[in-house]
Amino acid sequence: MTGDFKPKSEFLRVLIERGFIHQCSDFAGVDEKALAGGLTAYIGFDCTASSLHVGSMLPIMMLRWLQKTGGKPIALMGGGTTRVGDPSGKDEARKLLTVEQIETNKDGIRQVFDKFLTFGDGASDAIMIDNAEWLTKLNYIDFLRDVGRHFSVNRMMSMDSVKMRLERDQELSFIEFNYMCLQAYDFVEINKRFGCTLQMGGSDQWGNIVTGIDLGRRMGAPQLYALTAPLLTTSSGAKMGKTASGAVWLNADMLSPYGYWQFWRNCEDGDVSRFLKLFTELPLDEINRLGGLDGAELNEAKKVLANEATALLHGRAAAEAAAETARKTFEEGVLADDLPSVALPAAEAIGMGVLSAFVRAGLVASTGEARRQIKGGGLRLNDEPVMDEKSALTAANFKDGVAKLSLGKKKHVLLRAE
RNA sequence: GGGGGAAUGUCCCGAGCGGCAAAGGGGGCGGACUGUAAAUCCGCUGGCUAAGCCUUCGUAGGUUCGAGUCCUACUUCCCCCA
Repeated sequence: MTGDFKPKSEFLRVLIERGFIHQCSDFAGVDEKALAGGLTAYIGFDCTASSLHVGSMLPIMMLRWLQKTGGKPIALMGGGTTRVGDPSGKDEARKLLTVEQIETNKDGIRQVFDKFLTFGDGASDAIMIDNAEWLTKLNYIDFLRDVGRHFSVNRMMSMDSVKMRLERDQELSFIEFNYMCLQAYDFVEINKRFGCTLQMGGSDQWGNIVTGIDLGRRMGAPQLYALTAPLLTTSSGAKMGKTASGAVWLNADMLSPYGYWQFWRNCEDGDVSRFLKLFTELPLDEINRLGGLDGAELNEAKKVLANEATALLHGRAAAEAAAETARKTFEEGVLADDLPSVALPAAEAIGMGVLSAFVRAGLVASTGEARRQIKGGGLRLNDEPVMDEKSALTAANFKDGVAKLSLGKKKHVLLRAE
């Protein structure tokens, strides 16, 4: 997509080299801005959950690179748009989030940004803003007069996202239709307030961003630019960010650093060097060396990936601890102390049926599932396969008050009797 | 306004002459093989105090020994005519 464009700015050079770019409305234009210094760019984030997940890492890294190369990143929280509720889920009309929930979510998300960006009042300090600030103050009539008249329904109908829905006879509510207008307006408003001229986002945002550029032109804003990142899939085509145990959250209270480390460690072979470029800051020649490893040696590259990615999010110490836990658990088969653990009173723990023990550990959802897993040989107690579903935990199972319960080869939980 | 369809296992898609815990797929989980990878093969994929019991097919009633299946009303969605 970048063609043979030769960027002069460090910002674009890094993004292109590392594979962050899917499409850009005007490479030369963005390059010039970045070179002149003081390039300000923003990316919009949903605040429907109290944490972002790995899917958001790509845009976050783009903002980080922007800051590192001298630009000013803006993280836009969709507090205003979230308030309308996204009706794209087709069955039950999704519950609207309350203002307080949105605020709580913003706080959770803010914690992640603090780790990747430097916030403050300086020229290249990052800022976080919420579109509720201007969207909620909009007056419908004024909005129609000043902004709405610039939108052509004909054009909106021809946009891929809309066309697809119509072709498939899928619901497309008026609200959703209006999202485009609000998002486009955001761009213009942010330009007015912060002199921001570039919006970045996932490739699915292309249409919205370009609509914003168009609106800016009609409303007399300076030239605006769009830059999108590729949609991330694993090399076998699956969507990224979902794994075994659900979404890969960025906040530590929703997914431990160890779990996060494991996510990267378990990536597919074909993804390693791509991920190293996108999610770590290792120099490219180092990445090329790692990516060139063959077969089993590639596991070393995966460890580097896991270490670096985890260090960026949770800090170097947490990353090393996770690596150490993994090493003990997988390479030595020794019991590592900081595997995820569940504590319960000794009186209750000893004599507890294996089935409920695994349920308590959170490894299986029900005793029924535990039974099935036992039949399939998937449950282990202190590394010994559980054969009898009627057996119970004994004092002997707790070495130093700790019993290790495992589901499959990768998921381990320590049961602590206290 | 009139006429005709549709809603199924709490991840999704989808079959289902009145005997149904309900076909098949995708996804997910587990096992084997490996390298904590991919591919491949195999098993599982409502709950429980488990040879039994309980809860599930849009909602509420009804017919029946027995209803996902038939009847009535309602809700939501789609299509055709006006």
